Amino acid sequence: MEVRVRFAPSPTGFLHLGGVRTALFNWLFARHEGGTFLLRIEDTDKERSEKRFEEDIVQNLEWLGVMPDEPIIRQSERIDIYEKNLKKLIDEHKAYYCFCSSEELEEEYRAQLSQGIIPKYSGKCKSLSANEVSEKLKTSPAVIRFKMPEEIISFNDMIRGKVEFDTKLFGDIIIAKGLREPLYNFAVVVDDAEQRVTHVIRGEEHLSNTPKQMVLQEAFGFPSVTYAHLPLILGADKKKLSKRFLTNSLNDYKNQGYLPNALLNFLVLLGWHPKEDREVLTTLEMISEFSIKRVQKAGAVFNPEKLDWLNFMHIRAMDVDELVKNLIPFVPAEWKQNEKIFRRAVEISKDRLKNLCDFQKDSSFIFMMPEYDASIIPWKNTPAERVIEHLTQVRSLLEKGDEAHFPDETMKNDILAFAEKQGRGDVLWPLRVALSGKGNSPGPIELLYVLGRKESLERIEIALHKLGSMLQ
RNA sequence: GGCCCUAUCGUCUAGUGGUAGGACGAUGCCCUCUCACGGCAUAAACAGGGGUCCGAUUCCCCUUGGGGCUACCA
Repeated sequence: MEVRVRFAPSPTGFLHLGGVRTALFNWLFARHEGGTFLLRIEDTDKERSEKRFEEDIVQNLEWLGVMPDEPIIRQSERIDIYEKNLKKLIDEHKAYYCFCSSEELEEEYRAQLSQGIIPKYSGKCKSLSANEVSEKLKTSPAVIRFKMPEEIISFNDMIRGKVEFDTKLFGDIIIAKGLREPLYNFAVVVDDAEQRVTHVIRGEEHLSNTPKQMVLQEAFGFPSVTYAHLPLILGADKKKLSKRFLTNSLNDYKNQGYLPNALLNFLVLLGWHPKEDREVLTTLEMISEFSIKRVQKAGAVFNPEKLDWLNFMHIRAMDVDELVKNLIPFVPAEWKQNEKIFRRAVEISKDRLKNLCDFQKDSSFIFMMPEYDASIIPWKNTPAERVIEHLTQVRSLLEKGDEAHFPDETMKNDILAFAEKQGRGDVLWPLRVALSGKGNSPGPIELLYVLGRKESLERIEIALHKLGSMLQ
């Protein structure tokens, strides 16, 4: 049988890391099994659902490369289908109208609690006659309740093994606020059946919804589905990363310069691990090695340092042109104007970037010479006169040779030979500071390569001036 | 409170009926003009108590810890 899975977010917030992880596991499972991955927007909650959140979810999934194989389905566009199915349940006496007000229910709940009884709906409206119902329907608001059968529901979770629930603890749950206002547990069951979903892979927070959905499936005579409940992603406080807070939206990570593949790689490792000890994985490798049997049972704490490291590894694995492209949104427009310098700057910093934002911070000195103090030019306690001598000597070496291949091999060798003779630090440090204006930076030869002859000589000139005025 | 899930270094995890391996992070050393990178090394865990067994981190039970759910949200 063809495997069909779905990611079914409700558009009540921006796409969140937990959601991405659920989508990813579904997608990997489908890809690995040669199945179909569906996207369903669960927007039955009209108050909380917003179009912009739906757009955010779809765009971000696209950015991640986790794309549905069939057109997106929206629950808000399927109200007729739910109505038909609700009517069917009512006609078959498997569901009934309930006219109890929230106040009544709350009172009932409190009374049960104080008597030490497990609180659940009393079933008061269940026995209303057809006439009573149609009379009341004219005047009072009503919800639709499902007649919960009392049984032990047990299912075999692909991750957790056998799980059991006693449905008599649930009471008759509300499955719709009206014929055209379905609620989650009901709508999910109808849609999963209609979309011929075979496996439901979702977060552990849904574990206790599963038996409710299973009894609904039985009531309809729908085929059963196989469940897998993923361990939750936890914050440093070990609490579920909640989408109620605006932090941890995927956009934040995107804007901070995390790569889609690094994010996916990080997320897949939260609760799953390939058979071998490899951790840096391409999406293709994730697909081929993915196995739901290897998914962890316990929640996983989100570890930002590991994300940084994975992002660093994925940046390194990228080729330079690709990285240049990715970096463009993260730098000032004028940086791109000199393509050669920009590309070379990317080249030398590729192995130092934790995220794409770092590039602007680390490389700004290349595009604009920073102001700096002359006192940082000399290496240790070298007298200024000597530093001037060294820099002057280096400058003359740089003036020789072919412009196109600057700095050419001979030049590099000459500088290194000179440095060897005079003391590496005594030559290389001042040269590097002259070129970068900073105490910490990439090496001087790399900087010559990025800056080119003209700019390098100008910067050395500035350094010589600074040193000169130090002497007076 | 009730129901359910869960438990290996700080974190992510591997693993087995014969006491634990990797990764991130941390620390130290090496490389080195600086910062990164890289290399090497060190510290760091089977929650506790009962069983079963010749022997349990591994199997069972209990406790404890952690988490989720307990909506006319999803």
